[in-house]
Amino acid sequence: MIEQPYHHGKLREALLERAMETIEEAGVEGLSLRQLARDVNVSHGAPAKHFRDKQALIDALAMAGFESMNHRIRTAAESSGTLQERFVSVAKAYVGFAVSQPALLTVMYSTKHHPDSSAELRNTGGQGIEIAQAMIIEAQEAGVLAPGNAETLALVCFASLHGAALLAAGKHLDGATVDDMVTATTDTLWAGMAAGVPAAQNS
Amino acid sequence: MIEQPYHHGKLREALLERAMETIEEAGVEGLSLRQLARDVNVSHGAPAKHFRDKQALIDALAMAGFESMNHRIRTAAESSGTLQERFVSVAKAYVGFAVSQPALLTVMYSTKHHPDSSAELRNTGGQGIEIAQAMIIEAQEAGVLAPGNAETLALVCFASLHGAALLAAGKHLDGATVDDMVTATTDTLWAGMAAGVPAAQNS
DNA sequence: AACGGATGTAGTCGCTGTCTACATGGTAGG
DNA sequence: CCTACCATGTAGACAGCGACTACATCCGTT
Repeated sequence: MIEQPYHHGKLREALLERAMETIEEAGVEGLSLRQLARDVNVSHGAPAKHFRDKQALIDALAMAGFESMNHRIRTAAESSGTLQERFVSVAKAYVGFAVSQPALLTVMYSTKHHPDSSAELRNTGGQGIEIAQAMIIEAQEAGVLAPGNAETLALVCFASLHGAALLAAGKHLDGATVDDMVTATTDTLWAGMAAGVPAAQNS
Repeated sequence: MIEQPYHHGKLREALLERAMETIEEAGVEGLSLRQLARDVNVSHGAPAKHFRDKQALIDALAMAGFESMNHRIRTAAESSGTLQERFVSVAKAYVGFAVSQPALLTVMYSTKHHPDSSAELRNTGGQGIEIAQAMIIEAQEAGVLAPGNAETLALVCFASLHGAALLAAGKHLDGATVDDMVTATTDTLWAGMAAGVPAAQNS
C-alpha cells in the first residue's frame, strides 16, 4: 500500500490535466469541481486553493488552449513553400486543433471569463490573427494579392476559418470532409483576395 | 387582489419567453428551471409538465431560434436587387440575427441536444445553407460566378459568415464594425467565387 | 354526474459550488 | 534547534440546483 503524502505536490497541474480530459468527454457543463477532486484523490475543497472559482479553472484551461493553439499555428506559419501554401498550412493547423479539441475551443471563445483573465486571454487569442495579417501583408507586397486593408482581411480569414472549425468541431458539416472544407475556404478566400474587390477598383 | 387561477393556461409559452430573456441576460448556464418557475409564479415542479428535461426546454429554445432566423433569412433572400446584393442581404440578416441574440445562437449550434430533437433541429438549421446554395447556383448559371461545386461553396459561405457572426456576438472583433466585417467577408467570398479557383482552371 | 387525463403543488433526494474552521507540513529567522 | 508563518490539504455546512414522487385541482368527454 502506497501512502499518499498529505500534500499532493502537483495538484494544480493534475487538476488541469484531468479537467482537459473531462471537458472533451462531457463538455464544460459536465465538469464538476467535486468530481475532479475525486478523480485526483483529493478532498472536495482542495481545488479552491489553486482556483478561487470554477470559472478560474476554466479560464486557466482556455489560456493553456490558446498557448497550445498558437504553438501549432506558429510552426505551421514557419513551414516552407509558397505564401499560399503556408496560408493553407496555417488554416489546417487551426482547424486541426479545433477538431482535435472541440470542447476546449468552445471554452476558449466562451464569453464569460473573469475580467482579469479576459484581458490576458484576448491578448493571447489575438496572435493567430496577427500571424495571418503578417502573411497577407507579405503577399500583398509581393504582388500575389491585391492591395487592401490587411487588418480587415486577416480578420475575415480568421473568422471564416473559425466558422469552419466550429462547424467541423460541432459535426455540423453534413457530408463534407473537414479537409475539403478547409481547402475550399482557403481557395475561395485567397482567390478573392488576389482578385481584390471589383467595386473598389472601378472608382 | 387578483386571484391566480390554479392553472396557468399558457405556461409553456410563458416559460419559453422568459427563458429567452434569461439566456440573453445570463447565458445558458445562468438559466435555472427553479428560478424560471419563480419568475412566472408557478411551483418549481411545474415546468417539468411541459419540458421533461432542462435540455428539452433548451431544445425548444433552439428550435424557436432557428425558425425566427430562417424567417429573417428568407425575407432577405426575397429582397430586390442584383444577385450579389441579395447575397449580401442574406449575410447581413444572418449576422444581424446573431448579434441581436448571441446567446440564442450559441444554444442553437450547441452540440448536446436530445437525439430526437437533434434531427429536427439539424433539418431546420440547414435551410440557411439551402438558400445560399440556390443563390450561388443561380449566379453560376447567369455567368456571374465561375462554375464550381455549389454545395461546397454554400457551406463555405455559411461557415465564413457563421464565424463572423460568432466573433461579433462574442465581441471578439477588436476594432472592426460588424457591418464592415460582413461587407469585407461577402466581398472577398464573392470575388473569390467569381474568379474561381485558379488551380482548378489551369488543368 | 362521474371518470380520467392534463396540469400544477409540495416534498424529497443526491449533487453541486462556495464558505468556513481546522490540520498538516515545508521553510525561513532567531 | 525550534518556532512562527504560510501555502496547501481536510472536513463540515449551507443554499441552490435538476429530477423524481405523491398528491391536488381543473376541465373536457361520455
